Amino acid sequence: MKLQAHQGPTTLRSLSSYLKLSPATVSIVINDSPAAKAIPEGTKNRILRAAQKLNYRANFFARSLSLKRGYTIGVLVPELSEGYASAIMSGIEDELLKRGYFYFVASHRGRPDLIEEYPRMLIDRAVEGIVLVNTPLEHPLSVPAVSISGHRRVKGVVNVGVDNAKGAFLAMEHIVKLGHREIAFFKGHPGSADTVYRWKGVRDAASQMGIRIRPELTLQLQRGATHPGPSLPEEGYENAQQLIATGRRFSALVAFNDISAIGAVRAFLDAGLRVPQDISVIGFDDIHGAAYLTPRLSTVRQPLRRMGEIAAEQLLSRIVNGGKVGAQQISVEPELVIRESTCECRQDDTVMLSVEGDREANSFGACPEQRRRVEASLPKVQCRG
Amino acid sequence: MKLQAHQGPTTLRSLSSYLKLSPATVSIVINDSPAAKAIPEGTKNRILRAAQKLNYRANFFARSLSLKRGYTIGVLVPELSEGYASAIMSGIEDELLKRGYFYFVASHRGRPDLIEEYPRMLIDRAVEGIVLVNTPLEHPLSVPAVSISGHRRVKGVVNVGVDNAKGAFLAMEHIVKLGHREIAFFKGHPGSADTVYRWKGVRDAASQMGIRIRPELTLQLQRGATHPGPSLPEEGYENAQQLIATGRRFSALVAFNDISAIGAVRAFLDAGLRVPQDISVIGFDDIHGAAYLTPRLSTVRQPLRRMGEIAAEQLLSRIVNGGKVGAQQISVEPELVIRESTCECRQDDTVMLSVEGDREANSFGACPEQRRRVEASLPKVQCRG
DNA sequence: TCTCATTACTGAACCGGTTTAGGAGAAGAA
DNA sequence: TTCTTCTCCTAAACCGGTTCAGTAATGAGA
Repeated sequence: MKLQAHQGPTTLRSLSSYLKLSPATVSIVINDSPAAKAIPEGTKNRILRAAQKLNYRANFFARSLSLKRGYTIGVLVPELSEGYASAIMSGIEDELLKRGYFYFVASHRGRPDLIEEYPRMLIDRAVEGIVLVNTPLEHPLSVPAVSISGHRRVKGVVNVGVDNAKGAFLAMEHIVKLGHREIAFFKGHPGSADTVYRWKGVRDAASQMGIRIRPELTLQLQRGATHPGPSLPEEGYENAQQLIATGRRFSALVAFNDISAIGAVRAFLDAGLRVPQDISVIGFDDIHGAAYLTPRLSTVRQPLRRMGEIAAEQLLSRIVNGGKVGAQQISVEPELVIRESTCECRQDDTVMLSVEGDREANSFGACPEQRRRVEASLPKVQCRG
Repeated sequence: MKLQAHQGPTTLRSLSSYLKLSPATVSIVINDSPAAKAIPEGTKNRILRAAQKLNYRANFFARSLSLKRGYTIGVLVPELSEGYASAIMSGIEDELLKRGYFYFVASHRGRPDLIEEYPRMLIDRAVEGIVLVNTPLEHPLSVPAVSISGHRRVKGVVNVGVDNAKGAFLAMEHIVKLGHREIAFFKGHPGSADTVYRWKGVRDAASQMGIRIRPELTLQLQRGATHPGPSLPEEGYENAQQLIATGRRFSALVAFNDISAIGAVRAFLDAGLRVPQDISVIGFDDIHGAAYLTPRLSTVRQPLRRMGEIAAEQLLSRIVNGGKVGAQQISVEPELVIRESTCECRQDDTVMLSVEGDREANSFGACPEQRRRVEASLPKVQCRG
């Protein structure tokens, strides 16, 4: 009688009644479950063809309810519109989709209430795990979690981060090899793990290379107390102005990140100083756009995409292994990217910053000849356009 | 006997047996469904307290299966790691989370097979609607869809996009008001709707303002055939070199987008030309980072975040209204953003491009005095730092 | 005392899959 | 012929909610 009611999408039941088979059989064949060994090829094909013909698609909720799995994870980021989180997400996505997972994104914008609430909402949505990007975690979660550039070490949570010590070393080594001795520094925002480890790396490298770190030339970025929030170049701009105001000589700036480096470059230019001829500036991160600046920014690249991939891999393996943790911390290698904002220091050139420079001679090293000259003077370090 | 077995999370059944009530009653109270009017306050409180105490959380899949709704939508973007899509997503997210929705993201990287496959996968995941960002749609979908900067108009799909004609007009008006007459143009990639409408806007504005568009000074960005793919500044760089190679005079460039504008600025600088003093350059989009360049890029801002919000609003309203379409096209207002890459043209200054400029005099308008001078010379147009 | 309405709740179907234990029928063995 | 063994398939429980029709108990009204 009701063999084919008017119903909408094909269900397992409608498909099986069309085939004059039980739902069990059809389900078994369609999922190619172990029991399918007992079904002859002919029947299998008949089922598969009918499924195709009636465009049968298993209801996701019913399936997930039964399997108690939704193949979904949550990604919590501070801010989506910046390049940082989206580069990481891009890596996460690659790894996830490859394995049949999807992901929810939520951005908390540094708001503590949302940092508290979103993980709960995600878990209510039955995510099987959570990736925390640059986000502090207060309580342990009831699902596996992996953090990227985690602000604190939480028991049972794997942290994926760049090897900050190594990155800081690379930056310092580059600057020092170029002959710089009087170096200014931007430390990161207080309360972030990156700040601590990166700064330690700078100090270690400095002492190893015989460089003195002057407190007057060391400024801290101040945005936000426990959490960075969106970093802005303005911070770097103001800090650089402060640096200039000290009247102290320096020929290079090692900035905590690219954003502050960009602001600093701008401040130097506005003050009539040339970058890199008067002051070399090196950033950290290699954000999208660092290569388009004038001068193109020398920096230490964080392999953000790769970090996302690793985080996703880790999370998935913890999901299938029932949450067992391997390493607690996974470091990825930073990469020195030499562009145009750094060049060799002629020691005697180290500018006295209180002097108003000759503005007419302001030039950015953008002209090919100048660049060639700079490059030729650097025997070891490769200068890429 | 089995009042409280060892089970894991609290289910509706375990909660109701603990309360010695039926699951129906508990469900009614917890969801505050209409039938809850008939339940006395005392019982309600007892239920709510017990739910709290036992930390009851409704199983998402069971609930969705029953309601036939998952409060989830899908977002399809070409590329996540760029700033474009993530700015839009940020707006989408705002609107969605506010209304209790979450979203899946998938990026197809311009691959036709993925453009075909991902919508299906999303629909299999029971999304209630799809937002297509800058993505061509071949077949109509079985769920409501909204496109942003849609490449073609698909029946039943609302398209949200910037008013390209207006944006082009703003750019042209700005350039022409500054006195420029010999203007070069970058047209967008072929096959994109933005290209067509934006170019039409430029032509209309030009004819309205009595500006002649010279074919020799009009170049098309070439990446990808039917789809842009990730745009790169290299395209703009090469096009600008070509422009220079023509030997034709021009004092301004109106670029299709910021990325190509950035490349062009770089090419001009590398060729010993000053921006904006020798050539004014205006972009389109106002991508993240356009404000950090030297010179900071003048451009026409697309309110990407707002576009995301609107798309989400539209989609949700179509979901609740059962897919009825209101307007077929929604345009948002572009905004002229004047920074430093454009300045007034002194007609007689229009450079002869084949001449190798005086490189020592290369200067970028970065010095405050120069900027002041430029600003002072512009009576109508406000120059922002 | 009987009817009727109201109050406070419940039984059971339903959403649409998965899975396990088992059964009908045919073939082979005794 | 009867028992056993396969082969092929199914009944029914289950996942964990939502919801509708209905019912027992109480009180009011006639």
